[in-house]
Formats: sequence, structure tokens, C-alpha cells
Amino acid sequence: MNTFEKIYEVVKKIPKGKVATYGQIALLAGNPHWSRVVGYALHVNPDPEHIHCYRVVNRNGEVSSSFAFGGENMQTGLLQAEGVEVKNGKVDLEKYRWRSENE
DNA sequence: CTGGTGACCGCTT
DNA sequence: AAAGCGGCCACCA
Repeated sequence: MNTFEKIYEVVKKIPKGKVATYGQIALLAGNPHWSRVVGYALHVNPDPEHIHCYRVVNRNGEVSSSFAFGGENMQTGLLQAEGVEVKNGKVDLEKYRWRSENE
């Protein structure tokens, strides 16, 4: 399995109404230093319908600018639609951060 | 084939 | 406390 495949698998495992951080995904993917790779992997995003990249946020709980593929409002709007409350473009990681089982 | 970059994170100064 | 640099993988020139 390629590195990207692992990353995609982890992103797909993110439950609805929760958000995951790049570091978390990278760690679950197998290496904590893959954070950059995670970003690139989601950048290519071969299956946006199954890979909900908008559920992935940085360590600060904020979404990157380049994430606005269809409008910055859209992503935060999607998160709110999922049940995640977004404050000023930031998410409460303390409450909405996805806790993996392997963690 | 080599070099550089990218939606990042963590440690060190 | 803030800023800088290193590090992993994949793709483009």
C-alpha cells in the first residue's frame, strides 16, 4: 500500500461531525513526519466524494486558505452542516477533534 | 537523473 | 514568546 493510500484510508475513517488534524492523520498513517505528505495527498484528492478533506484541519484547528476550493465559506459551512461548530474559521479541537481508537 | 516545492508539525535558539 | 529550520513523500521543470 502506498503512502497516499494509507493517508486516504485514515481520512476516510474520520467519522461524521468530527475533524482530524494533519499530525493526527500522519501519525495514524504510520509516520508523524508525514504531515506535509498528508497535505499533498489531500491536494491531489483523487476521491473527494469519499475523502472528505474539509474535515482535515491544521494543528491550530484552523483551515488553510488553499482549502477554499469552492469558497472558504463552503468548507466551514460543510463542517457546520456536519454538526461541527466553527468559530471565526476555527474549530474547537477539544470537542470536535476526532479521537482515533489507535491513539 | 537532480533540484525544488507543497493544504504541515515539532524541536531548538 | 516568537521565529527559523529540518524532515518525510510525491510531482513538475
